Amino acid sequence: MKIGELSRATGTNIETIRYYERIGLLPAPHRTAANYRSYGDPHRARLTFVRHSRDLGFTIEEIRSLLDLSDDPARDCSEADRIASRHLAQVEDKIAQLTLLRDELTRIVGCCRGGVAADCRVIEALGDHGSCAGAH
Amino acid sequence: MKIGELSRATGTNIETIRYYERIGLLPAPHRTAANYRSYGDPHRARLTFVRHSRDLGFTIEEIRSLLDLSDDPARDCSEADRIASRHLAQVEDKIAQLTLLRDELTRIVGCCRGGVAADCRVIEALGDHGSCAGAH
DNA sequence: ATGCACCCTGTAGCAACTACAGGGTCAAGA
DNA sequence: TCTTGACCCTGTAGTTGCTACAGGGTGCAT
Ligand SMILES: [Zn+2]
Ligand SMILES: [Zn+2]
Ligand SMILES: [Zn+2]
Ligand SMILES: [Zn+2]
Repeated sequence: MKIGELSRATGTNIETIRYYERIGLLPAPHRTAANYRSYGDPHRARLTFVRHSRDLGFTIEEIRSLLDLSDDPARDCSEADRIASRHLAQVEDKIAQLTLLRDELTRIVGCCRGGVAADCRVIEALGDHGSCAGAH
Repeated sequence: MKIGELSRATGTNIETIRYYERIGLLPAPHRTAANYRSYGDPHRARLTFVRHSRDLGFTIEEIRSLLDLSDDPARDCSEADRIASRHLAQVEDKIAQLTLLRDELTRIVGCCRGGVAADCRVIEALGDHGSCAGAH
């Protein structure tokens, strides 16, 4: 399959596929006589894995480790579990942090009663963390 | 005040202050005879505004608009409200999206029973969105 | 005079792509 | 046969918001 087909099959931008090859996340495929990349099913499966992991928020380096692991089926899988658990913890941290942010923003946005910039409570609140309710 | 003092006063990296000047977010300050930057209180207030807004997640371009607005005290403040409301909506979207992610990751992480990579449910789940419970 | 803390400019690096510029290849239609 | 258009190639530069040098100058104390 040519790169355009792989792109459509996996919902991945062509430039992104070439980028993944360049950084060594995907193996270089065979080339046709015209120097076109030619992919098979294992390539498609690997790219699907990468895209799904990216959609779940894993970094490229985490995905690299996960792929190394799945390339070596006899290895103990605890590292995969560790990577995923750590990522889950990071997502939870991020949610907590954004929730604080949301509360503070809700408070700030609610302060505006209209009028000129000189009297705007929103602009005032942005210049003064002292008026914030919580840490963020 | 020299750049080091401004840095300490606002909790901003020196390189970041110079970066803000370079991109036109902070005005170029006066220079001493030795070509050192020399800041006054208005600079400090402006940088405080910028840092607080960044801490609240506003982009540089949003902050630029907000500063433009506060530089022109007679203008109607509805744009500030619009920018802040839109940002709040984005934060809420992000929270919703991360919550879906968290649920999916919790499910995936819980699948691992230990063993070898070939049998790992975590690795399997990462390669197959079909096994996901929701959209993400 | 020499050490040290501080300041300057300019450039390059990070993550994870994305967007060209400038070219080659190939099948179908006029 | 010629040409149009869709596809492919490489290589480089842009995005966001910083951060980290390299290589130099300044100012004060010992
Ligand atoms: Zn207002
Ligand atoms: Zn605050
Ligand atoms: Zn496992
Ligand atoms: Zn999924």
